[in-house]
Amino acid sequence: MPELPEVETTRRGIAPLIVGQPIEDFIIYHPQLRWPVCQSLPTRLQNQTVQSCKRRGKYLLVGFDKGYQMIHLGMSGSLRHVSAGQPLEKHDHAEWRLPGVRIVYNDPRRFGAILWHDKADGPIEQHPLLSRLGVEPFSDEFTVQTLIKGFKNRRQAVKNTLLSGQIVVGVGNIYASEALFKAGINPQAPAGSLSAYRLTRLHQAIVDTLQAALEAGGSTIRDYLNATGEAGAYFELHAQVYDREGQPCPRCQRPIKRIVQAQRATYFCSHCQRH
DNA sequence: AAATGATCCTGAGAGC
DNA sequence: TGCTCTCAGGATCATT
Repeated sequence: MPELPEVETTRRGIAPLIVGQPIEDFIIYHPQLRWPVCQSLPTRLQNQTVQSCKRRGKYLLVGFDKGYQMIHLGMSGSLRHVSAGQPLEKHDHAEWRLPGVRIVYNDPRRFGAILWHDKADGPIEQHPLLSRLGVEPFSDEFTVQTLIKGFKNRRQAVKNTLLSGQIVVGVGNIYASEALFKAGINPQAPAGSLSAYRLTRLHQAIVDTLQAALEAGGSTIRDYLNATGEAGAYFELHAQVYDREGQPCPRCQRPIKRIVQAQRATYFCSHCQRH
């Protein structure tokens, strides 16, 4: 499941291959993703030079003169760099061809998306899918104050607030459990109930957790491939609580609990993580 | 307004 | 072995 570190790893993998190069062909094999891939995109992109390859939250933003391709990997999406003549695989839905380079979008569960944002419709930051996102966790904008202000008066469970991406982006289901464990905070605690001290710990835990995953090359559960088609490092092997129901807490040895919050599995230690 | 629930989809794993 | 069933998960949209 691509979370922010996986998306960033993908971005770093493909950016050097595509920036400054013209799109010779953009081919849609199967437009049925979360939203249908716009059928006029191949024509629109042909001979357009890739100006940039950025990321906002979990969206990859491939910049052109006239707009951006917005790519989301959903739950099971990946981009891989394939060589000429290499056959397609199951669930390959689209392909970019640049001089000497083929990038293929694969997504078994098709929760991902490939969209077009035209510059004529305004700055990319104001796109409806991006405009309400929280701050980037690796930017200077993300401080303890971000959490203090963002969580204020929220009665929602802190795990759900983190997952919403409205305060800080990039904390998906796996890393939410991990960061809260690291910070010693019960995932069910109302976001607005946490002291400044505890939010200081949470801020540090989020940065540390995402940074560690990024350095590991992006975590994965089972079906993530990085930009070169290599399997990512298996971060969950290093997970302290995620997917470890019943196993001993690394800190106190009591069994880790699994609960469901907003229809998502949460793993935590009820002894080490307090309200 | 804020919070929760349904929903898209496929593959893996469990259970029979 | 093979069938059926459940579950996982990001993020939007609908509903309470």
